[in-house]
Amino acid sequence: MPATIKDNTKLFKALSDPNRLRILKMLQTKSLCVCEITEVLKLATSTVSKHLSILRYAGFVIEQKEGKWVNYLINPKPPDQRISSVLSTLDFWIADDNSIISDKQKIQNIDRNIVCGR
Amino acid sequence: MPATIKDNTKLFKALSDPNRLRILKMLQTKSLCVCEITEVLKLATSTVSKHLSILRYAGFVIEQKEGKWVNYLINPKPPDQRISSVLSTLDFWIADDNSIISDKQKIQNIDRNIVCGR
DNA sequence: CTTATATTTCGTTTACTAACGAAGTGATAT
DNA sequence: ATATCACTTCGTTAGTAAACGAAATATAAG
Repeated sequence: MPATIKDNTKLFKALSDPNRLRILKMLQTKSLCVCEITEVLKLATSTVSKHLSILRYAGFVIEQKEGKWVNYLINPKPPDQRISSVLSTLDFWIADDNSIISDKQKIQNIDRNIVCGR
Repeated sequence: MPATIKDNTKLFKALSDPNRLRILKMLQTKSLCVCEITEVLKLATSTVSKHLSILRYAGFVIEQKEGKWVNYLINPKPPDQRISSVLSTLDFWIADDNSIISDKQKIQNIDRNIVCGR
């Protein structure tokens, strides 16, 4: 099966949004559910869900259902060598800008039972 | 100087357009002027010029004036390690899809003195 | 110096993407 | 069963990006 134009751009499109980069860097620290990410990014739940579906479709993350929660995590078996390469050297590709540093601090003290459900 | 959000996305945004990927892969073979690229991509000259300015701003290419022509080439001294990494393994990051294979054939037989000026 | 050629910049239209809230789905808790 | 919580999907709006042609700039040629 030959490569397509879409294959070539999909990877980069997924990485072209600052909120998606923030999500990837957060998931590097630990897996998170949608409402935890929503709390940190201060976006609508539906927006975060959409970002996650784009990251998932591109192959960067996978989802794991856990009761009423859906946990997202860095894909341990990426479908593409380029994705593996980016994920294994994420700090090289995505620098720790101010928002990312701030995000990392926030997810330390987050408890989904408190943050979610309000 | 700390990294900014824009720094993080600029690289990937530049690589998010199929025509810009085609340009990079063409320049990998040889340096080209705007009207040669225009001929291959079948776009308006102004559109190609814009794509090249985006690639230049991101650090992927540089320009060299040669009389009435402006030659574009892969940046031999990229300002960013990530750019260097992408450029040195361009075939890993950008697969040879049908359009790219076709482009490479076309630029073999192109003569700017014939193609430009009509 | 005027004309022609190569390219860039500008203004506009069109297409895409991100954001939101509302409605729908599925699981848990009462 | 019904209500609640987490999430997704849908429809809409707003902002962004790509495309074009026309006008401006710069260099080469006559």
